Amino acid sequence: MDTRTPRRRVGRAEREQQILDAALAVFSERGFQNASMDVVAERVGVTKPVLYTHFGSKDGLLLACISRARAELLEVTTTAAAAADGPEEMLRRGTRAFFDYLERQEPAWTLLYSESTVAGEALEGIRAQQTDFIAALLSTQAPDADPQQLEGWAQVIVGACERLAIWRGSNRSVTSEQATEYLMDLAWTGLARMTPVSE
Amino acid sequence: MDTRTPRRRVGRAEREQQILDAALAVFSERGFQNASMDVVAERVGVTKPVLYTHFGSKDGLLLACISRARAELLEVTTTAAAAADGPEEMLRRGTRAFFDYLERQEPAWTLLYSESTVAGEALEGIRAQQTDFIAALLSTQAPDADPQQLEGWAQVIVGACERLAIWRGSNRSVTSEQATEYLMDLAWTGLARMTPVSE
DNA sequence: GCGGTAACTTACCACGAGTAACTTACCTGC
DNA sequence: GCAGGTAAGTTACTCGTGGTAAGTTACCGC
Repeated sequence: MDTRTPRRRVGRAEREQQILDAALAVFSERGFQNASMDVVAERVGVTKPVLYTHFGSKDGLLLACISRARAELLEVTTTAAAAADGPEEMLRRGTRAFFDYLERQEPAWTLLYSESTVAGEALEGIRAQQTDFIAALLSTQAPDADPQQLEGWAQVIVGACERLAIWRGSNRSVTSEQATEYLMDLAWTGLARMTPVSE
Repeated sequence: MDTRTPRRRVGRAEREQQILDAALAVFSERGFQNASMDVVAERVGVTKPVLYTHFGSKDGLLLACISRARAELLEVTTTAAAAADGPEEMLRRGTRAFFDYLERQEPAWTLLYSESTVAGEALEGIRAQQTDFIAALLSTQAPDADPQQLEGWAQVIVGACERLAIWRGSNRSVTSEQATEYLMDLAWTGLARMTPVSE
């Protein structure tokens, strides 16, 4: 039984798991920047240098937390996609598995995706501007869509544009015209029209 | 001429612009977290407390930088869209204006979008996993698409999923099934099939 | 010239990341 | 069962940086 606090001297692997669990909790509660190493250490029941002997730095600790989640996410989505036949169902099931996984593992994905920084919050404001504008635009194209659907579509477009912009930042050979057409290919035309193997 | 350093006592509005320019440069060069207020102050040619009397905090200074860019971005995209008739052309021109603006104002968008944090870098690794996987999936659907096009499409889907996930985080009434379908609506079916006003 | 005020500086605090040097629990061989 | 080596852990610090209090000085109106 572990009713007694096991006091000192815990094995290396076990301590590492304890630390990762505590770090994930603390980081997702307070945000990475606002979380101090001392708080993580305190929650584990050790002192700060212990964290450093195991993970080297605050960044190293964060990376270790992320690595666990990363492997799981890839596994979950690929298996889901593999269980389907045909690209449409593969895309659908993989996407669905992605959302379901994030829902189950909320602390981890909060850590990853929702920036608790000021820049992140400011970005959310910009995105709200964009989604409002695009949802309004889309309502002229699909007048019978309900508001949530329109907003969902707008989120898709905004997310896609943002990602394409970052991609262009590290891949200068992509012109802004090409990026625009890639967006239009999917959002407007749809993959279903893309000379499929069979339809 | 400004060959002589204008030494002390600059007007309030003028100083604020100087500070914003310097801050934007320093933040985008070194990343927000790695940039110190002293460095920004030094580049302006004043001392740190001056920054605080003008902008209150490091976060406040960042917000002020972002606000300038935000207004411009909205203006540029809405005017571009307004110059077109019909939702398809509006979407295309607005998107194009978005990419072009980011290209012109590189330091600002680098600041905004490319996280220079460790979490950001780790995320890029995860995204690379996802885009590789999705590009492979898409190549079965569109065998005659070139590799860059496939990757562009994959970026669109990954960005869309990420954004939908964050949206769900602040909007719990959206089920994972609905999110999946919003993605499929655009990526697979395409807006063109959405009972348009005319085609 | 002569205040008065806004711009600016010096000199500091607080707090958190990271580290060096020391201490102690546990296991191992005899 | 006891010496002693080693891994686990602690204390007590440094250093960098965000933020501030209190003092100083240039400029403007009179």
